[in-house]
Amino acid sequence: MVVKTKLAGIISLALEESYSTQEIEGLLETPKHTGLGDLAFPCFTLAKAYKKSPTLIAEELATKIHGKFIKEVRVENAYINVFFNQLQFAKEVIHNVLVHKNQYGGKPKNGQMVVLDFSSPNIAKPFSMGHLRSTVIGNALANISEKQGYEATRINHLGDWGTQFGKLIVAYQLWGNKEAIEQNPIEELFKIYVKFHDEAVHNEALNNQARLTFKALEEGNDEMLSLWKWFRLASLKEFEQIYNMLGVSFDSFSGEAFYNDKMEFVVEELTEKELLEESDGAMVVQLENMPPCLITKKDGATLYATRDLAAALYRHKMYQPAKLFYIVGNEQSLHFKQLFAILKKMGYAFAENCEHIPFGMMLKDGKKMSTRKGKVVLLADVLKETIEAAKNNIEVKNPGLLNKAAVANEVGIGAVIFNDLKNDRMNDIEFSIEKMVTFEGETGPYIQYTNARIHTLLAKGEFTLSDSYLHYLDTEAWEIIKLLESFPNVVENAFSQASPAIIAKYSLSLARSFNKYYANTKFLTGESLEKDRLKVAYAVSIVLEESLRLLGIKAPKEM
RNA sequence: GUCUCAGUAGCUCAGCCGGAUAGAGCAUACGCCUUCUAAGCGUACGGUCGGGGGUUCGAAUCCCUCCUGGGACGCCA
Repeated sequence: MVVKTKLAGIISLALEESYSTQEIEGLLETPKHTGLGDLAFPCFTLAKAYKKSPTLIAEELATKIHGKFIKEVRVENAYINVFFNQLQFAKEVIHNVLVHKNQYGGKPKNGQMVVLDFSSPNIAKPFSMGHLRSTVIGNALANISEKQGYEATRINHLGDWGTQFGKLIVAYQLWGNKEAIEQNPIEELFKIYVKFHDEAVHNEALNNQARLTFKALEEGNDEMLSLWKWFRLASLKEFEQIYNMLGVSFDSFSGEAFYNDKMEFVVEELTEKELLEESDGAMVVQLENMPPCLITKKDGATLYATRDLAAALYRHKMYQPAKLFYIVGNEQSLHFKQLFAILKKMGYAFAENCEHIPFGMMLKDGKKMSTRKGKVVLLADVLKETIEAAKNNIEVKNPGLLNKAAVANEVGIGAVIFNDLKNDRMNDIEFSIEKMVTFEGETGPYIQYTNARIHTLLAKGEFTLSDSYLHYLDTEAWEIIKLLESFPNVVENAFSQASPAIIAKYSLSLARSFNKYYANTKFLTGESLEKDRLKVAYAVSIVLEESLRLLGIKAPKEM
């Protein structure tokens, strides 16, 4: 906040610059209660240097604090509490928001690139609730990066290669039904895949056959390859439906198969740089303060880490990103620590730009949701349910609404996304459909509803933006102004901490703060004040919509 | 065993780069729609900030230690 710097400057000057503006700014804090002012300066730190009681310092210093934007300075114990001139301050903030509209809170393009690796589901496996987290966190971080001036490249690192395809092809040859798969690719493929596992338990020959089949696939056997291509395409088509619903898109779907022919160079390079060591027949890289990382198996086949090394090198060459984010569950923290450490050992400075963005698990009954039969909760099913719940709500609360189906989609899906993003990403989330169909309290629909009501107000008040300056401000709206002012800072924090939750929490405070104001204030009075009140409301809606957009959530104008 | 994440109100969580009476939502109870969408607003109830040490004028926040739970730890990804 600019005002904070200004105040710090004034205090620094009053102290004859024995403390720099920057130092003072670091000490300034926002009081916990509004009654204590808008900014506070605690004098404890000065007490030592000046060998005086902090209270005395506060009293002396307070007399020297003046400024156009300062309405009042009060001393409370060792605190100097500063109250702003609210209208003056609000005028600047509202003007800023109304002029920049959805650009407010953003930064100009910086010419740098952020590459984000997220979502990454496995081909021929259901898109479960477990995949939701990476998808929505990654998408939000991409949006936030763009808001911060970066160009974002969204990569879906598909799980489209590996021994499971040997199993899948064998299963298809044994029990596959072409028509059924074309109708319902993932469900059918997954069904025969599960069947394969069940059978393989007491039939070791199946596993051998799968191994041979995968080998044939790797060697480019036409029949195998065309089956693989078919499975991949059919799955991808189904994933696309989900991504469309979530409003997520990607710049690349280059997954594991894509790096298949790029791994031998990694192994060569590691060998050249003398980083590989033999251990029990496998090749590993020894690392400091962590377990060694396996690069090739006994039989010479490559592994997860090898593939990710190849991917990192490729992405670096291809995109030259300023940052490379991996939005992957926290159970893979060690893997990424090892990955980055190896890159560093290989002499790549860009290892510093790589960052694992971990997140907690989606739990069911306190346990990890397994992909095994029966226990999977399909994202599509959950979305269907929340959309249905939204539809029911509309029928009860706003039966005259025009485009019910579209709005129900936006609300139902928004509820699911918000439910995921509102908590710190490191927390585990207990899956609860009941919670997701609840649209009251700290939920996505709450924010959407607040925004929709503002649009009704603006429409009924026939609001048009003639000039962007405020001439009047209700004292009840003061909290709103301060929140609006902090938005650019909030976005910045969300980016630097890679935390969409910061935006989500912020949007809740802003909506709550507006609802409080709305409940106690009559807007459409026909008085001259009406226009100023609507300006504030409009500004709130701009920032709410932009917050939702960053999170990947739609903002219907009516609901 | 080693590493890592977490432990704050009955439940779900903010706050954690140290500061003034620890904040929300849900649940419970009671209020508020002849007037802008009640998917809202208000009031009440609710806390040894996992335990114990330490650093500091000041600790939910930093350090140490212990307890509890999750996860990872060589041939899956």
